[in-house]
Amino acid sequence: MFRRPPAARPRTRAPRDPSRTRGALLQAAARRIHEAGFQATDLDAILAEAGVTKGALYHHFAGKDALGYAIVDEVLADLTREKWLRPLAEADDPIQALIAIVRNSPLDPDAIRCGCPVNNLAQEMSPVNGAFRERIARLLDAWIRGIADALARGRRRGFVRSDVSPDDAATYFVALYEGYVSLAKGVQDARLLASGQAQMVRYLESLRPASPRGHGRGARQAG
Amino acid sequence: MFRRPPAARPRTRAPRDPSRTRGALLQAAARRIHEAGFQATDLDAILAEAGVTKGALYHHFAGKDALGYAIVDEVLADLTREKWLRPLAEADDPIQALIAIVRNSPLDPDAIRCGCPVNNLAQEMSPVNGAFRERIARLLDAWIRGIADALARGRRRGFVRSDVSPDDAATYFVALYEGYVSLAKGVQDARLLASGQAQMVRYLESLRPASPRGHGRGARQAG
DNA sequence: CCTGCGACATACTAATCAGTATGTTCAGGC
DNA sequence: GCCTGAACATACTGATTAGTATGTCGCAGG
Repeated sequence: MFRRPPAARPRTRAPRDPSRTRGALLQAAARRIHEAGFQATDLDAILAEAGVTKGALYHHFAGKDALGYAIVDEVLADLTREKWLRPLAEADDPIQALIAIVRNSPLDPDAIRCGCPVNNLAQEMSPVNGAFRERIARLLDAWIRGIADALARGRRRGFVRSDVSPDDAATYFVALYEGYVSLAKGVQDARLLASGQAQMVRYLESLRPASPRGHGRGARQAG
Repeated sequence: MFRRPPAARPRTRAPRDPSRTRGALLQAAARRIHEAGFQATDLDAILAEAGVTKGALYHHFAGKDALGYAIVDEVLADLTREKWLRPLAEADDPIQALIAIVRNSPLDPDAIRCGCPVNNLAQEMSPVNGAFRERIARLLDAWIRGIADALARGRRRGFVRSDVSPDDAATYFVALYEGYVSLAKGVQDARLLASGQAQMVRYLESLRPASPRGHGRGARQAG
């Protein structure tokens, strides 16, 4: 036997970084849960993908449920903020911003297969777990409210018809979006979601004032 | 020890009726799965609710998966037929029929909590099980096609605007419906679904010809 | 340089649950 | 009346998997 060097483990085994470990755990868990669902995802798969062991998981989280709660509160909340709330908050014209988001939504097979992570978790966990239900409800509410607020601001600025209810329109749009994503996942057909995007754009454009006639940017027909 | 009478078991233990047993199994399983999901439902709960034992289940079905397939092909297909396809096939005016279905959809807490059984199973099982995926896709396709066919017939008879695409409108409507049901389940609020029903009715009415002006039944404003 | 605690790793436990093996009952054909 | 197979019932097995117990490592403070 050779005398093994003091650091026998893989070279420079990455200096301790608790917050990085915690983040890797959250990201890995979110990925697997997005693909297979919360209950069907076993901890070992998460640990393998995160590259840590069970000790690390139970050091950072009280259990599988707590990990799930953190995913809702942190990962999914961040995704929602980055994809929806921030672009809407920064845009002048909410309709234009929403259309851009819809058009940029992915249509690749993985996206079709996995659907919307928020909706997935909501459908699976809301009926059976009160803690999940509350957190998911908060998240969905923030999502809808963010759109509603943007529509209300846009209405004041003349980008949105004055007879649309921001709350109703925001809820309607989110329902339509989630519905198309769910349907495309159910029938496993990207074309359905592609046509759905076109329909969503049509709906959004129907919220515009009839004919502002020279409101600066000419609403040119998108190809 | 007393000599026990020949029939010691509960009185008249119901004569053997295989198809009834099979049906009880299917109904019990469908109920539990609707409430808790397929993977989270354990066989013992199904057996308890059906009032039979594991031997009966494995006599009628090859396993848990086969039971799930049968639920899609039989229970959910029947539900879809009875709630959507038959009323649509029997109605002259598809829009009126769809509005009636929407208005009659339940709003009680259980319905809000559990959502749509078809969509639930689709979201849970489509990404992880090919056999489920195919069956669910067939079911969703039949549902959408049934609405599309009814809209096409209604268009020929003047009940539907001639510039609407039956396929697109049917898909749009189903997405909207599933989306509202999912959202209401996610935020656990019946009011959201109630307002959603009103919005769905609005959409359906927007499919009517501009002003048929005396088409027999006057389209009176619903209260 | 030692020490104590945070940050992990490893090995084990315990419970759940789908599936199976085997036994029992019933109903109809002969 | 018996006999065979369908229609169940019961008890068990095996595998998966969340959670735990315990050990080790490394950095910070004294």
